[in-house]
Amino acid sequence: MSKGLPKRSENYSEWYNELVKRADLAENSAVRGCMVIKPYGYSIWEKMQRALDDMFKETGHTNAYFPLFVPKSLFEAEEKNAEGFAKECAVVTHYRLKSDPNNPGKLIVDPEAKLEEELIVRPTSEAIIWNTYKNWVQSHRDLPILINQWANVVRWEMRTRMFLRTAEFLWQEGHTAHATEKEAMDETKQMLDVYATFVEEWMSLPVIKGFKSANERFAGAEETLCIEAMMQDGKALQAGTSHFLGQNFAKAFDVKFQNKEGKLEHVWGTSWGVSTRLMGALIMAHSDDLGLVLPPKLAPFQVVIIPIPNKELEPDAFKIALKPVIDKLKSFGISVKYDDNENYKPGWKFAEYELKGVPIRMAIGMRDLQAGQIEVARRDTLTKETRPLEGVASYVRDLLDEIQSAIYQKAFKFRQENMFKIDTWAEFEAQIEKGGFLLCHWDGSSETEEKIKDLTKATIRCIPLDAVLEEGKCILTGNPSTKRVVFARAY
RNA sequence: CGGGGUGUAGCGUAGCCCGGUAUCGCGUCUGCUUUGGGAGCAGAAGGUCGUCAGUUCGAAUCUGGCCACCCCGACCA
Repeated sequence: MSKGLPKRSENYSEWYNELVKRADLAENSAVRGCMVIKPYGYSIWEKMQRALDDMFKETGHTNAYFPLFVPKSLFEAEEKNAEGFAKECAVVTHYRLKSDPNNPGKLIVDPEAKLEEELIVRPTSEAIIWNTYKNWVQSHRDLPILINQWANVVRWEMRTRMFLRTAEFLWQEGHTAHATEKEAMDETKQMLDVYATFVEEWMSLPVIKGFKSANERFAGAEETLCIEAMMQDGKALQAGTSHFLGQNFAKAFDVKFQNKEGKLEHVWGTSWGVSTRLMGALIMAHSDDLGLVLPPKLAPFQVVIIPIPNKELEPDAFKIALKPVIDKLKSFGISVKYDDNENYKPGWKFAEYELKGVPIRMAIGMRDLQAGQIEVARRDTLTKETRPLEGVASYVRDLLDEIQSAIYQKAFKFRQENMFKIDTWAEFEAQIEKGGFLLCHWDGSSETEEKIKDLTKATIRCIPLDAVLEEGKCILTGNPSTKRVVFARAY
């Protein structure tokens, strides 16, 4: 392992790419745009999954699984949805290979094994799911349907980046069906809140909740709600979306129910998802030039203990002295790695665990051992202090909580310092180059948004739910506006 | 998909212009000494030079196709 990462200040995207690889989160694979998520990275994803899944269950959802493939005729049923995703679909056309008669040992696609109907590898599952719901819903008593699925999807992106945009990615997609518009809208908002809570409390990352503008809305949705987070380079990252689908999919797939009055109605739908992109957010939001900084709640292990060997000591001296501490930590539910591998020197381990973002490192040498103490170092602040072994476990437990909130506070402060109320176009153009979220008035038209995007690469990240009503003039056109929206360059 | 760049041992690289037995560092293996911030010494292993084709007596080097990755655009519900 060579020393040192690229500096964030010098090349942010190179820093990100290197960090993903060096911290053992993921690597590129033999397949274009598809990554291998390595064990250390996957452990973080599993912790995210666990927390989210618990939250979905608490809000009444259950998991199910639908097919990877969507017959083309189903895929095209909801026109806007189909059109929105058409350009990035992988399509299965054949079901068999055979030996190449002209090239021994090689295979060719058997031209006689052409599918009657092409299968689309799901870029999202609304089509196959709503087609299924059609058979599940007859009466208002069959509603609501509250289902989530953990799955992989494929979107054939032109340009990919590990975690942020890969051709295949892992996600969850919730798909719900309701009897009333209000119930569906409440569900849409509820799941946005679940996402916001998760990202803020588990990932220690503050988000802005809001509506997407029409330009940025999910294809096939009536309304898209989202949470937007700020990365350390001042760019925005969409961390999750929750869509109010209206009756669009119910109409496209003919999903009707008989209401209490005996009348037939189309059901109301929602869908919502977060993906492995959250990993990208986690990495970019907190990490520094030494490596990852992980919030304790998502770290694969929260504490690493490094004994510093000394020939004058009994080989098991550290293990014996530390056993009560480790047992105590484990009894608090804290995950601990005791690293007494003698192939690496302490300095190497310090650097390695900093790279991997382990929240707390404890180191103990002969001097400490004799004094009955241990060094406790925080990854987030890089500060160290020496604590008595007695009571150190509960100190560490509290410190983990403190780190969890300190990381949040740091990210929150950064975001506050990089959000600007902008009222003139000149200021807008100047500030967008420096990054950050620009709170501006906007006249509400797609044309204006498009023009601003062409001029500055900035898009409307969201129209905040808590936007204050105030008189103002559109940043570009000067037309009247009633509230500020968030403009930023985005991942 | 357009413009630019890169591809040589597990990783990072020199060599390429000007064709002739492949360089260095990290890592790995063995041994000894070490261990409080990426250890030292000694020895060793490890290569279809991205891939396919062409030119040539001879190709990492020249030519062309393809593939992958990186940067800048376009694209990204």
